[in-house]
Amino acid sequence: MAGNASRPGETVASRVLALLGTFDADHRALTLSEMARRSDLPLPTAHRLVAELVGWGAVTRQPSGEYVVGRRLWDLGLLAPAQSGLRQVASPFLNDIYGATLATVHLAVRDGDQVLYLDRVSGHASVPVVSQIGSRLPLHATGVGKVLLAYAPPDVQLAVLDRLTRVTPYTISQPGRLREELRRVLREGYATTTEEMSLGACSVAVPIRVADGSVVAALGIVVPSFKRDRARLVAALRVAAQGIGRSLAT
Amino acid sequence: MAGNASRPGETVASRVLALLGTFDADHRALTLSEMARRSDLPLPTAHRLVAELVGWGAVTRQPSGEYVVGRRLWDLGLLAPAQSGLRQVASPFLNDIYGATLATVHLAVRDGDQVLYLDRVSGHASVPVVSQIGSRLPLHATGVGKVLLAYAPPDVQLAVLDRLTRVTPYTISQPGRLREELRRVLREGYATTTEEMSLGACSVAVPIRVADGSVVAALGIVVPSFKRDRARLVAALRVAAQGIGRSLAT
DNA sequence: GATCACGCTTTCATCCAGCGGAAGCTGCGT
DNA sequence: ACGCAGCTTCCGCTGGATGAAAGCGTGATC
Repeated sequence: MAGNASRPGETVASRVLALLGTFDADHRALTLSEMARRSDLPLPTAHRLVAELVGWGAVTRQPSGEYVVGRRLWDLGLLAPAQSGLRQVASPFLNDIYGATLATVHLAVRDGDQVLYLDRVSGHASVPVVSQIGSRLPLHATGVGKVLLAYAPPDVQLAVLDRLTRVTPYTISQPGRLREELRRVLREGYATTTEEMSLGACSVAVPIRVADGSVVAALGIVVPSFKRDRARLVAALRVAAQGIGRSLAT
Repeated sequence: MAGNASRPGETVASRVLALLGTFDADHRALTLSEMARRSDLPLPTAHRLVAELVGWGAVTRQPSGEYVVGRRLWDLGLLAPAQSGLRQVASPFLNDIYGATLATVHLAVRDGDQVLYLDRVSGHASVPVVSQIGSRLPLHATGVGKVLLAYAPPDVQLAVLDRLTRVTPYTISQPGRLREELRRVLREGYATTTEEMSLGACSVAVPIRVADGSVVAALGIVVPSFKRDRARLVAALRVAAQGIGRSLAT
């Protein structure tokens, strides 16, 4: 590397990206020193590169002196087609369901061995939930997660079944019971949870399929309890999921 | 710059950013050659840098061979506090309004001399609108835009009044009339449009204020016509805007 | 099936842009 | 006034970045 004392295997590009990678959900605002420490770069180097990022708009400096992710990266992120494309066609359907039920509605995909929430519609009348857009949760403890897990390749299923974390007393933590549950999901075409992720919250979820039948995402709803209208919720979700799948075919 | 024949004023970091900048709303998927051409970089250089971006997850290569913005940038973008923070606290309020009206609800901020839409809630029963999350529209032709313009600094107002583009036959294109309209917005505390952005769509919008009274965003709703309940819409928007403002104070 | 066209990938000699230790600066708490 | 922590600037050294050129793969055209 250029310079008088640098480490091998690091390119300028990788350093720029390392600096961007210092931001995460728990570190939305960082000082220069923190960014340098977290990216393991000398402070002057970090200073120079961050200045370029600021110039471009990738990061912004707040009045306090801390750096945060900038508007330009927000713009760029919206262009990610896997996320935004799906979100865009699904959004009206989610809102339709929300408008009819006033319950929290989720759109999620599988990201490795976790659920990644792409969209959430939730009002003040809805049950409070932990999920946020962009957040990840375990596959086995949520409605959308169970759906995505049921249709996931066997190696992913095995990896997940191997270590089932317990979130609430009702979380399924025995591999046998979860395996059985997944078979039920495949047979019935929908998944349910009962306070397995957070107490007081139950959920129903269905798969979203594209033309060739493959499952690309899941659509779920969170309610205080199933009352007696679980069938109605499943039906509403199925109609929406079909609509989304058809819109994606284009 | 290192190398045997390069241009001044270009750093490696700026080239990486230039490559990311080749993506925009009209170019979500690009081939390597297109990225090189649009960023004005030699093809081998683009190739090397894009490979690093792919390795990090900033861009993804599709089966077709085209490059698209990757999931990691989508994640990063969600961390932008100015956008996501506001969105997060406002989202339940938007959904409340949507649930009550089933009309399109908008959350927007001013970005230079344009409206930047941060969030939109819209179902199939809503009036079709052109705005999308992340899209920008002229300030003078939309409800939220008029609000943001009315509370914008004088130099921005002058710049906008200078060149008023006409979008529909009903778009206000005379500086005098717009100036009068803005005075009315400040006096009444809300803005309206009547088919000024798209035919068949009317809108109402109110400012969102934080504790010190400054306007940080606008909240708007799009309806087929005002019918006779404009006052009710304004009242609902005001309640939500106050709620959002109070939540932001923390 | 040979040729052409186009776009992607790899190579490699050159050399200057990036490097980071050191020093200076700024603001703040004591 | 002093110390401290974090930010910013300086500057001589050097090895990583550069891009022309050549190689490759694929699909269209003759």
